[in-house]
Amino acid sequence: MPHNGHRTGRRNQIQAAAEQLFREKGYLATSMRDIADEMHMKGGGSLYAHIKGKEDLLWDIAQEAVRAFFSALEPILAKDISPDQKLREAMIAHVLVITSHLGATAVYFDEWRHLGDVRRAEFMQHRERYERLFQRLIHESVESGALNVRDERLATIYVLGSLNAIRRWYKPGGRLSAQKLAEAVADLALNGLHQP
Amino acid sequence: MPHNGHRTGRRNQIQAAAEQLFREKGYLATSMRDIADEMHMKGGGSLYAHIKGKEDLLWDIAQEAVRAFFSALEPILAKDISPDQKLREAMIAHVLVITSHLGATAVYFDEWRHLGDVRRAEFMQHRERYERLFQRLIHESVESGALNVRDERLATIYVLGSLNAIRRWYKPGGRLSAQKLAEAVADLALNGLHQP
DNA sequence: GTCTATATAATGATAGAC
DNA sequence: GTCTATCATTATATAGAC
Repeated sequence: MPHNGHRTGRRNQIQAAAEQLFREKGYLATSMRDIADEMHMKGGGSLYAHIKGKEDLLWDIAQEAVRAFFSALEPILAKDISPDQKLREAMIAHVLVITSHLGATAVYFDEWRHLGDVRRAEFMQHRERYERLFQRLIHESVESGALNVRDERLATIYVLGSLNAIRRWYKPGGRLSAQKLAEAVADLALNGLHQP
Repeated sequence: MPHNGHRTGRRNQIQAAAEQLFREKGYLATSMRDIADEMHMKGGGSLYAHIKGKEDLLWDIAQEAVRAFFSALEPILAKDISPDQKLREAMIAHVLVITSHLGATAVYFDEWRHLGDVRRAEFMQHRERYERLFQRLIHESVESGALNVRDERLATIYVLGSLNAIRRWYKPGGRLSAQKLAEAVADLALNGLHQP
């Protein structure tokens, strides 16, 4: 019983192939035949035994990225540590989600605009909710006296933008481990918030 | 005499329309008919009296962005001020190029990958050359003792990535002027480089 | 320079044999 | 589930009238 909500092994392979192609070439530049090629299928038609359409792939990948970001953030928010410690851990976790989900986060950052209107609106709500959680961490860090920023909204946008940039140049297997890189980038962004 | 290197007024209007559409919808999602609509023409065919093809528009816009970035940076490099002063001015100028060329810089950051192989390679060389100029400014700032970073390469990538993020959320006519915003973002990024 | 009509290619998706 | 063949649509680009 295909495309009824169940997720077969084959279906996940297709989604993984789509992720990589969407990241490399972009959603619109990736044809169903491209995805079929990656699956060693001989024509795009075979894919429709597993999915309802191309946009469903985009949607599922976007949702996977949303899940990954929230799954990384929520346990940190629940910890019993100071707000600024939470903020630093959240920033590191955010970068690690990107480095470990390069395909899905490419959709999360760039390709989501090709979703249909309804899904795009729902997706944007998730992104905004995630952003507010970060802004709250910054707000609480300021209240606790650990952080001193003039404009909390600007600080939030700046921090997330700075962290997100890593997806443009990170390549697995580089001289720095993902963990070390995440810490380095998070500290660069965090230091920026400590005004001299 | 159309598309022979000369730039008529009409041709510039087309390029401006294409810039805006490429930014809003992306290069592939923008059809020649979309551009013609924006020009109040009744069919995509009329455009070909002014341009050779769609990719030429992308190329010219990419070159315009390259020119804008170098034109902003070079006079700062030629100034008789300290390296760290140059760096700060260069960062502010970089942000101002983005905020004042949102369409062209959208191509510079996102849509350039749809260029053909030859042009894409040439474009990447320009980008790398620009990045090296920034890295040199950071290197000289470290040498002069004004800056203290552990990893100059990482610092360069981080700073440019942080500045570039502004293009995702900047909207003209907001509560902060572009100049004030550029200074605020540049200082956030610059503070990050001053390790505690 | 713009219009209309059209050539050509590629795309997402479907149908039916196996 | 995968294959082949194919449909309908849309895209870039061209040709020729005005």
